[in-house]
Amino acid sequence: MGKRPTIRDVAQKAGLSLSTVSLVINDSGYVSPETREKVLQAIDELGYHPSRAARGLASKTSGNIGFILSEDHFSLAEPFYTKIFLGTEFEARNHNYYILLTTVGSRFREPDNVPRFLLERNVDGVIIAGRVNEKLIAYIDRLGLPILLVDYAVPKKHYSSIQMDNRKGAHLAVEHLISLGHREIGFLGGDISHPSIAERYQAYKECMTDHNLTLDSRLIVTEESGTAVENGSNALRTILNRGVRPSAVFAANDAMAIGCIQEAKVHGWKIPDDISVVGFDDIDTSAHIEPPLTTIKVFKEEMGAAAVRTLVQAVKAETRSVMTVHMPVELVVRKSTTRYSGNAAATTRASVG
Amino acid sequence: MGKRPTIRDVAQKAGLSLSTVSLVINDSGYVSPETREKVLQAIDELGYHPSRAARGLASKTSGNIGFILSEDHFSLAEPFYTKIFLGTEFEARNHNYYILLTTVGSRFREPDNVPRFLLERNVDGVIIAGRVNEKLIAYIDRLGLPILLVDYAVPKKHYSSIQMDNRKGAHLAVEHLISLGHREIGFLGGDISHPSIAERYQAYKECMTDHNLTLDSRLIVTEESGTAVENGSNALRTILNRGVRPSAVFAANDAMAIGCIQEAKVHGWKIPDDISVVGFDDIDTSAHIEPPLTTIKVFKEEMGAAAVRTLVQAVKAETRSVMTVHMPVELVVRKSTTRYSGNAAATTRASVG
DNA sequence: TATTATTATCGAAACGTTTCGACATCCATT
DNA sequence: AATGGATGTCGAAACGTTTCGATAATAATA
Repeated sequence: MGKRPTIRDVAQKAGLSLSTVSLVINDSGYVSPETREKVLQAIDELGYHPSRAARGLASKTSGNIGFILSEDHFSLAEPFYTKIFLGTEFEARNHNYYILLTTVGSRFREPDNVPRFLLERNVDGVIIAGRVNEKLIAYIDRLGLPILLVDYAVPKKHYSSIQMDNRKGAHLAVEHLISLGHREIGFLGGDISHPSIAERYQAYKECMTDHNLTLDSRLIVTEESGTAVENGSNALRTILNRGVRPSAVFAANDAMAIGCIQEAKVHGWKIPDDISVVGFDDIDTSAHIEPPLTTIKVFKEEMGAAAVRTLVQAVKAETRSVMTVHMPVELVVRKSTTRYSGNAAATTRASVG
Repeated sequence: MGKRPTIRDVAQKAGLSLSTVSLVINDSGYVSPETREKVLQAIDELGYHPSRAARGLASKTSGNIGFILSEDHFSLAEPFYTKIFLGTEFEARNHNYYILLTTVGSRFREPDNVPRFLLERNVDGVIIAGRVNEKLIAYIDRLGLPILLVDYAVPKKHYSSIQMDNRKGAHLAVEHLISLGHREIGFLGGDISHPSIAERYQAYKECMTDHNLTLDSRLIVTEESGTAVENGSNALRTILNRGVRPSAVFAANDAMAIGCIQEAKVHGWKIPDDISVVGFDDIDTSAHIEPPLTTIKVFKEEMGAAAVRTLVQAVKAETRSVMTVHMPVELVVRKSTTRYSGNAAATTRASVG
């Protein structure tokens, strides 16, 4: 445990000044090839590595990226944002950054609800996943830190963001059902105030009318308070209580789709024969439930990785430009959807009323 | 964006020296109640918060905990260690630490394979999950950093660790099968060189002989190279190729149990009627596969949380004592196991040969 | 009463970098 | 021959804390 070498030791060994060594380390400024070589050699021989703390103090830079998630999104069970987070962890490695995670409540008051890494100036930029209090975002903005939103957008303000293609995804989902012959297609929305859910809802409506299908409001549920499994169950029950019965439903996310399937099973229905269900997100369990869920695949880890790449770019750049990245989505057809068969639906429908 | 206040501003405002303010902030040393109050007030009025970097430089402390994971364990698909990691992230918040994640390969050579946070003195302690190269562990030890192992143990060396109760779990699993009347119980081991898997294997053998059941080596597979889904499929195939057929198997983890079930389905078997399967870990998907898997539940997030608690204790303590925490496990009975029925097994057995 | 502990505060020296301005050299331009 | 822009190196001043030893006052002990 002999003391570790400092930049001073390197300078001495190379017969140069501190500043020159620093220039080599950060390769900034002018350094002749021979000098650089001498420094590199000294560094190598001493096994020198700069101290993060000293560096941070002098350069006002931390080498960290903050990741902010709302508490409700970060139940450990929530697989969606967790995947995004893990995606950032991976990509951060490639850029020599570390990720500092924090969760925040829906309320925001200074300074109690300010993430510690902001107060301590311990991050060079911030990734925000999902919806968080706008005042917090504004606060970070005022700090002059680059901000990157993932799966969220602040109305009337422009921040860089990674978005998934919600419209495309919803179109793929609904058109898949239509191509299977379905016409009475329900929509299970959950918390429609979230921008992503709202986009999916819009696209669903567009897609229906584009195909000359009537929008039956009785088949649409947007008043659920959340987008969890139980909201999916509730939503299907709501529709049935209205005395109608879709032959297929598009759920705003997989969790709700799963809830919907559970509820359908309670009624003794066979899936997909009695009702086709398509979700959105493609979370892990979706592939393993019975029947495996047809859904829109979202590249969650990729979104996290893209977030880091984009943010790092912003951190390093002198100019603060706004960029939006749209991640593609894919339709994954599994076993929860099938061709519309008027008969089956009709018979079962009879047994419902 | 006026400059943020420093400790100097606080001292000035309170009419005290820097050092006194520092004493208050860290509440160390002697400070009179009135002085403390004055400082606190000044801090509040200025909205002061100490800078992590400056603090780190002066105190040789980072406020971070390193989390090291072997690369093979950290495919994003690997749900087990991922959960442990997320558990640490949560608990770290409660102790005002941040987690710095890194993955390492199986080889270790200085300095190329030394995690960056170690070189940069950017962590106050290290959590190591699963098996990593022993030389790396020794290296960290030499650095004088507290180490905490999760689900791993270095032979002949003592490090603090969080262990799950592998023996108990295996006993619960095997006794469950025995209580259902099974006698020809196979074991799918995978990579037996991992301490946890080895323990489960030992306990399986003990449990069998304790109940006067013969250990049939043809029903035991320990030569698979890994513990992934495909290893489970392979293992069952291996057993069948030996011309025998267990009525139940205990797989060393859920991934292999799932592979085993998949393979059984390929043979047209019904589960649990034609073969009972019990796993270990209780990963998320286990509850959702068909049939839902009977398994040993491991409290993964809790292990991560315990790891942080224990490590933080070690970081703060002056003495370096070794502690081992054993996390309990639970048997979760779902649908992949059922009572032994000699008939069913016999008939199907006939159709195999 | 003299001596020693305890309590309270302070000044100054680290901690290990980056960065800015100064200076010197060299080469190309006028 | 004088001027000026690149190029290369350096010294010194930050950056914002903690911590150590010194000093002083007060309380406890002999």
